[in-house]
Amino acid sequence: MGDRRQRQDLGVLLFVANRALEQRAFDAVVAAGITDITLAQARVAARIGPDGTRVSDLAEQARVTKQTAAFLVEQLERAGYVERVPDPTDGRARLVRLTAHAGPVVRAADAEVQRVLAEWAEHVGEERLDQLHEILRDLRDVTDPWR
Amino acid sequence: MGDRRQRQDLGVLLFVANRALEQRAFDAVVAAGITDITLAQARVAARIGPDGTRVSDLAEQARVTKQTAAFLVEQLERAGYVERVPDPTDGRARLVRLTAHAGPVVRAADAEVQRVLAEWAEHVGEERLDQLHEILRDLRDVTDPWR
DNA sequence: CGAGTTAGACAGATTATCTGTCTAATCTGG
DNA sequence: CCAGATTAGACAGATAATCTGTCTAACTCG
Repeated sequence: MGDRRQRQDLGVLLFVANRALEQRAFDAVVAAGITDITLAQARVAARIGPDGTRVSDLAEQARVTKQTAAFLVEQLERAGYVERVPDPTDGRARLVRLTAHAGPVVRAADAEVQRVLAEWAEHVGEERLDQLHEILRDLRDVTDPWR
Repeated sequence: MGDRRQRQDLGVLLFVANRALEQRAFDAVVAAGITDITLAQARVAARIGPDGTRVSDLAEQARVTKQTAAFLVEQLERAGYVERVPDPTDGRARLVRLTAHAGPVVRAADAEVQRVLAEWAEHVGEERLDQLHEILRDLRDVTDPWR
């Protein structure tokens, strides 16, 4: 018994962990002197793939509407962090890509994520952090209908 | 090698899992006919304890400012889902409590969370779902400076 | 080719969120 | 027990994020 009740807070735990990581990464970007970007913009930018990603896909992955994603991409474009190029495989679509100007942002964020993960591993052990990763990866089949 | 790169997406995995659970719970509430509540409001409401919780604490737990939390609580109060009573132990504070009117919402959400967790257990196994819970709980020491 | 679908743009409205300031109540050290 | 520091929350104002709805151009498939 108690099992059910205990698990009720899994949502909170997921939220807290996610938010802590996100906040640390964002704070590191700000600490690196980049202040013309917001958290919501960063969330979307973080999902841009190496070869560019469509606005629709960004919207799906960030769980916002196309309109919202398009709005945020527009801000990022205006600030010079991304560019939109025609998708050669689909005349309707445009690929959003990171520009060279985004390099420092990406590096600052990635470095901080590494640091946070190191702290987490320090706290719960490498092995269990790996387990966490694996379980969540498996869970993705159920939690992420899209990809 | 590869280890680092692999783990980079832990943030995404946490996000996806959290969002899936949250969305399912919220959709269930809407499906139960409760449509005068928003996701942001529900997020705050979900953190109200059985004996009431202060706005400041709700703000901390939901990771928003006091002002934002107060605003959302105000909407909830207006819709009759919560009430604010003076905190007997602190003259400055007021406790936000769920009203009887919130009962159906809580039940609908809780029931759906149970269902989702059952699906997750189905997919990755009871044991691993327990592991996930434990690891995240341990991690909370590091990810949740407050509580 | 034609019906249905998809990508994204455009317009308009609402909601969520923040910074800043203020008052009242509480806590703390002398 | 008082003065300064802190905390809870209210109030005001501004901005950012997000949604629903509609439209056009481009793709897909039978």
